[in-house]
Amino acid sequence: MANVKPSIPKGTRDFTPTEMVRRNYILNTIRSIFEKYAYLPIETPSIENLSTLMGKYGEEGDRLIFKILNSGDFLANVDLGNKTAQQLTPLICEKGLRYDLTVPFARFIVQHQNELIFPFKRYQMQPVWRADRPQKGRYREFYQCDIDVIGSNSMLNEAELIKITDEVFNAFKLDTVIKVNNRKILSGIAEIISEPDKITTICTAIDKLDKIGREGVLNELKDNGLTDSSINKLMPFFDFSGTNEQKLDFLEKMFINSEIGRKGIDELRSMLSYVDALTISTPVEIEFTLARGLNYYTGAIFEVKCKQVAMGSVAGGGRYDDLTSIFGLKNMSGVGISYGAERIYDILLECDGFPTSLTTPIKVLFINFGKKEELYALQAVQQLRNANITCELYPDNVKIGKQLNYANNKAIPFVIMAGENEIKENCFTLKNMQTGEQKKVTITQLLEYKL
RNA sequence: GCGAUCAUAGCUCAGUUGGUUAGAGUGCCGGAUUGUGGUUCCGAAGGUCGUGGGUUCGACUCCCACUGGUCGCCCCA
Repeated sequence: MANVKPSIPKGTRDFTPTEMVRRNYILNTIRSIFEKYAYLPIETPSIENLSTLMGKYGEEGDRLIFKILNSGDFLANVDLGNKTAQQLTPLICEKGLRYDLTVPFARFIVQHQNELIFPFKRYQMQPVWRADRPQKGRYREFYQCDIDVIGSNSMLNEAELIKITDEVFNAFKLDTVIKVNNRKILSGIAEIISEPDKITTICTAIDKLDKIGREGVLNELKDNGLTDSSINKLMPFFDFSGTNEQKLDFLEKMFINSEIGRKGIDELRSMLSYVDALTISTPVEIEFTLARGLNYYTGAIFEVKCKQVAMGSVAGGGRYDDLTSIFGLKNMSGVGISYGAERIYDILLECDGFPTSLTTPIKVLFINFGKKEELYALQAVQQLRNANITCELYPDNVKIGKQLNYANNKAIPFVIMAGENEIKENCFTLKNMQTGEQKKVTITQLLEYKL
């Protein structure tokens, strides 16, 4: 067989044991917080019907969904004609890899509505796939940690998600800021500058404010057909700064003629009053220019940025009033937030934030001295394992130096040697690999020893 | 989908205006040291210089194409 050069697809990664220990630490930390707040786990398949996924993430999103070629003779009954790739895709692919966890969740809700208890609080930590061009902090396969409450309109849910976010990033000792806004405020802005139809354009443009600057945003708005007078009316929103309270007061004056805008203010006020009651240490800042690209958001929107490291957001979410209606279930408002496990990993790595205790879980290595000694060692191995001490016996009778080196490389703190002498005396030689100190102990002493 | 940049030993990287047999560090293997490692010393193995073409007496080096990595744009965790 020809030699195959080992490689994995662009934007995907292998994880070594060291990396997995750290990833599990992140996922376990997040999971335990989710569970403390009474969220329950679900899982959904990696692949969904393409009809479930398409059209939910905007045009760009559709392009970034990995599509799966139909099995068998996928060209049977397909008239190739002069079709473009886009026209051909739905004819030869009916499944795709999930793009996020929120849309499959909406599908799940509708499909299982009779078995679930509402309001339904769920968490879900699974990989998602995007056919994006990989770059810093961006992969084609990555884990999202989603948490959502569906079937409740209360702002208590928004506040709870903010509290959970606070707790999650405190657990990782990361210095973050939670940016909040409300889609209704953005609708209000679009309304009072008399461009209510251009809401999406306005959102995506002003979302880039801190990236391309004010000039860039203005140019983009102009390119997308906004009139100069509309853009002029938009200017005050960019300029205003102050406390959350000052921002809300400012908006209140601006929104005298916008009912939807005033609704947005009410929601934000209500949400923030709950937040105040929850004692949150992370700063929560209103930012009118926060928009977020996903077009299913209708109310609150959140985004979490890490102040220590320049990278995209580490979490994002919002309220969606109508996501389940495309699957046939109306009046089912939900709100959720998604934490990016990979980005948290990259940030912790960059700022040396992993706990030092995250080393190998292996406590003891038994040195292999030969056939007879193996059997002697194995009995002790069993007893240590029964006492819940992680240990292993080196499988081959090779030179001691090599076996000790193996312990060093795996950062195993203790080594046990049991050869002819020890068998005679019915004991074990326990060696501390850090200090080099070693002493003879009985099996009872071994089990009592703090390993 | 668009752009920039890079590709030499398992890993990190040198390699002169284009010139004989492509180097170092580290790791791996063996030995000094057959029941004692992380230090030291000695030795050995390891390369189609990303792939394919072109220029040249001669290419790791120059040119073109492709592939892959990284980083930006779009979009996003």
